[in-house]
Amino acid sequence: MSEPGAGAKQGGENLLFLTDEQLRKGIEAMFFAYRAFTADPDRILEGLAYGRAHHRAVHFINRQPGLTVNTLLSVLGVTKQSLNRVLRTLIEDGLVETRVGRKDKRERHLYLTEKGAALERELSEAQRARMRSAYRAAGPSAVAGFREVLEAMMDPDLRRYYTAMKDGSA
Amino acid sequence: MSEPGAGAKQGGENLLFLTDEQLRKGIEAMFFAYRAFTADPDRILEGLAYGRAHHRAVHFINRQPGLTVNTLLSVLGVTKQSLNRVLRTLIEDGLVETRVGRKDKRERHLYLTEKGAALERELSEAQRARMRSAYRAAGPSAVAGFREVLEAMMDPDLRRYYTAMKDGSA
DNA sequence: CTTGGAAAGTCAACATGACTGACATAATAT
DNA sequence: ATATTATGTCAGTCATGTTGACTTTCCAAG
Repeated sequence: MSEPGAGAKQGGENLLFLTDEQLRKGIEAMFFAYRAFTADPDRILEGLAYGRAHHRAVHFINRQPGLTVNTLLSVLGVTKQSLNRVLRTLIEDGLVETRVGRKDKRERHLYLTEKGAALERELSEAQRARMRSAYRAAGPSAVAGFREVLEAMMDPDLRRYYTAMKDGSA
Repeated sequence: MSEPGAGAKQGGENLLFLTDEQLRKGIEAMFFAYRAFTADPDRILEGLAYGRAHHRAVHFINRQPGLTVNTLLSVLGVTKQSLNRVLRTLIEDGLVETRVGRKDKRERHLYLTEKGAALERELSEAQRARMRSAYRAAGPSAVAGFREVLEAMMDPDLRRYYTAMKDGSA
């Protein structure tokens, strides 16, 4: 706060973006943006018999068809009991199907059915619409910065997973 | 990574950053980063008799000392019954104090006590440490982009609140 | 000055999505 | 043969959100 002026505090680099005030604004930005980010699919989900947890499961099964329960577990960062409740209803309702592993028959590989894929599309389209409009408003170089900061913020394990799934496009 | 090349699809502007794939990566980045972002204070909170909801209340009371219950309610986006449970324990434990409004005596203005401020500092320092290291790793222009995209993603009401509290710095 | 509405607080009931702990089954690995 | 892994399940608990109903206090407009 309050105009530190052109005073280069450290070695000539301008480190104003690392002030506590800037960091606190970043924290608030994360909070408000994340709320908006989850609000759209939540609105669709209410009324349906599913919640945010189902959305997340469906999202990652769509992203990586055939992933095992264990993998999904660590990506979502919840206990198997918690995931199981969600997965069971998705399977019972015919949104997700499991196939026994060929190499290791203990493993269950998860796939979306057409019905599951349809729900995924509906939910993710709501979310993508907001993301799209934010991206458009901010422009490509802001988007690049956005992605860089978020990536640097992740825990190393999930960052590895995240970057491994990268990028798809071009 | 991924070299979108010189392929100008639309009217000369390169809009590759708006592909569904890019949007989906943004969605995942938000998910993973937010998880990491809340993990540090959550770790501190466990063991203490407080949770994430207490953290949020304390954060915003610290940011805007003297705000009313109604204001906090709309910033947090929860019902008064939900907030009240949290606020009550914070007041009982002497972390937050209320003062009756001078102009309007129906209003209660919220303030952190020294004890409350101490908890706020501890929690927010954990969060700021992660934010600081992400900011440092990504650099100032990435940080600017990060903030722009998040801001564009917020719901208009909260964006107004957020930008009104801005910026302190420079 | 009465009356309507706003700000705050509370009680009760309920839903969701986390958690732990314990246990079962099947299949792989040693 | 035995240990370990992957999955699934039952039961209980907790944190945090929700609705709905109701009270008290106080401001403001008729």
